[in-house]
Amino acid sequence: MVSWSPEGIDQLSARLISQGSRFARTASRKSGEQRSLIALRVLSNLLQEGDLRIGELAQRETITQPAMTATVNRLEEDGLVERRADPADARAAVVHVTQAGAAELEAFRMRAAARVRPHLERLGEDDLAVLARAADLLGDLADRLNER
Amino acid sequence: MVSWSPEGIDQLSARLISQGSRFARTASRKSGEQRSLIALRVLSNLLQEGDLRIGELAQRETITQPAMTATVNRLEEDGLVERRADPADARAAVVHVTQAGAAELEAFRMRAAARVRPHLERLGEDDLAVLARAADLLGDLADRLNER
DNA sequence: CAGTTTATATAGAACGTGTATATAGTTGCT
DNA sequence: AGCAACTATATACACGTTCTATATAAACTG
Repeated sequence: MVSWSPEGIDQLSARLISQGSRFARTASRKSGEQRSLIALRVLSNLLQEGDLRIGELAQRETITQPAMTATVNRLEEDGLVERRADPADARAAVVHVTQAGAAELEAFRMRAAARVRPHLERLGEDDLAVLARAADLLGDLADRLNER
Repeated sequence: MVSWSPEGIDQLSARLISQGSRFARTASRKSGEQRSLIALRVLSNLLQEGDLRIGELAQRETITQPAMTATVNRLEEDGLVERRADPADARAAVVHVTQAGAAELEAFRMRAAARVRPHLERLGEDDLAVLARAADLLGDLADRLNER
């Protein structure tokens, strides 16, 4: 194993961004997905964490608050989420996933999995482990990049 | 090491898409990037492979030909690429990166690296190796998804 | 050489996203 | 209590992104 030079680390950054985005876009498109990846991530966040505010969602996904308002509007028009009054703060509304929203996310996951599965199945256990660990690491890295 | 159930593999697909897209978007935005990741990938493809046709670029990046025409138009307006006649086929034009285009890609890579480096530096060699291997695997997976 | 196919461009529509600003509600200080 | 500053969300506007459908021009085919 080569030890990591600063240049190696910097190349790795660019490759992760480039390949990560291409893979995500390709897998989503080829699964016939209509909705944006942000919209799907919003549903996923809400299911995992419970109701969240617009601002909180925007911050997590690194888009501006107006962009998140628009995303939530579209999801609400399609009945996938609801706005609910926040009892603690009348300025705020919390976003709540509906059953239809949960179903739509699940449907996406199944379509995506069906499309990607054949290719993952060809990989060895070691490569699958690499990808599983990488998914966690990428999530952590995104969190840290978001912090400041 | 757990052996991989079908469900585990399917979950992995969804996680890779979700985390991959979030990481790429976050890293790009937080680096103050203006240009789309697709535009950057176009520059990268051209530098790596030499001049390519619009249609070829569209196929590689899994967007439609009109969308790629628009992307190339914007890059051309900014002087980052040029259209050149394809001597072998007068219908087609090949896209060629200019020096300014190469410089812009390099600048993006430096900005992104500077932003991500501190977080990568905290990782151990094993995790860096995981990420490096994962970048390759994601690239291969995207290629394979693209094939059919 | 006429008909079909291919490569790119254009038109039109909807979504995604940013900046700037408006509106309404909350908090802190006196 | 009252006012100033702050905060959460919404709205307005502009531009980029991406799709489908179609037009245009060139190449291939029999």
